[in-house]
Amino acid sequence: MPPTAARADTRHGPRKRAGNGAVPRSDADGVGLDALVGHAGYAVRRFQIWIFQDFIKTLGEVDIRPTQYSVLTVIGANPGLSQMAVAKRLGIERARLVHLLDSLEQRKLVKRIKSKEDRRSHALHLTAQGETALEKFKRLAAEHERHVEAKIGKENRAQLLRILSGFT
Amino acid sequence: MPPTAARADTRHGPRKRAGNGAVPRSDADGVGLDALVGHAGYAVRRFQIWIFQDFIKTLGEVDIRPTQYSVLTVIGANPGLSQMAVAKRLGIERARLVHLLDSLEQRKLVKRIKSKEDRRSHALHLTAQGETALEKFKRLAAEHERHVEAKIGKENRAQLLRILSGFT
DNA sequence: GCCAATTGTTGTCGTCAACAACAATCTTTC
DNA sequence: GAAAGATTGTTGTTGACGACAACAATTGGC
Repeated sequence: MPPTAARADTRHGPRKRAGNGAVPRSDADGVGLDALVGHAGYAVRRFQIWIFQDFIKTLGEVDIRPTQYSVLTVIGANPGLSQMAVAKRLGIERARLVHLLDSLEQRKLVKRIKSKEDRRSHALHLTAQGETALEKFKRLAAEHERHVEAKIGKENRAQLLRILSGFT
Repeated sequence: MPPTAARADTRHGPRKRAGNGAVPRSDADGVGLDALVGHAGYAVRRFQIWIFQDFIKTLGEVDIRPTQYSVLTVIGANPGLSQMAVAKRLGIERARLVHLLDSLEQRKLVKRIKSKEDRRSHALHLTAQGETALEKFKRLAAEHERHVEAKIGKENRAQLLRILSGFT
């Protein structure tokens, strides 16, 4: 968020401090965030909203959302996985994956093949159409990643990936 | 990601590569993430899920969720703000803030006071009960923040806040 | 004074996490 | 080998959340 000229805000009452003598942090609108500054979760939430919106917009022409993209890449890199394995790997519930796969299967990008070894489970594969489509998705995702670099800087993006590598 | 011994996974079909000749990255389950590794959005999403779950658990005894906490701290640091100002500052919709405030007002933590200057808007204040409650919430939130430090390291957390400071 | 904009509110829609229940199917155990 | 328990995919519900659209009351520009 670039700094902007201060405008009149809609505050009604007088500015008052909570109790300690610290100077309140304020943004361009004059609204202080107080304890929120210094909370990793708040910064991460705001960043995640921005990054997802850019991803959705950048891959808007092919109508692929972040979760769909993650499912496709995992299946593409590991053909034959069961739904349970994909769900566990991506940290999504198997109940949620059912709907995701329903959608992707309708679009002829993925197919569920009944497993011979375990007749409860399905082996997941990309269709031929899904393979070529995924190549395009990856190009668009790379473009999105360049937007991230442009936003926070190449060095910072690399550091971010390093810091959070334990969560992937 | 440290290399780990591969275990038997639930894959049904044979491992196959997409198209390029790269070696697939794999986790402890032997399930490769392929293109997902190197995507900032994926790492951030996983981290955000972890951090929110820890926040919710750490503040579970007082039943305060991250968004509620952010609303309370902003009002506490800027008494008299209108709903519009709070919503804009936190990046939430004013329609969503209505329900959040309904809940917080029922719990006697916040009060809406009809403004004299602009009779469309409400001046938001913490109740006396809300002030003391927020102090406790802040202590618990600080405890949560120590969990984050323990998870990713003190240095990394500081770098993260620096990198993402533009989004708060 | 009139028209446009703003504020709070209500409502709908879609995404997503968290559960719970269920049938079909494996696996363990006796 | 049969009974008991666990797993897989599926369906459904609940609640938090973002995005939109409409509305009445009120304000401000002109």
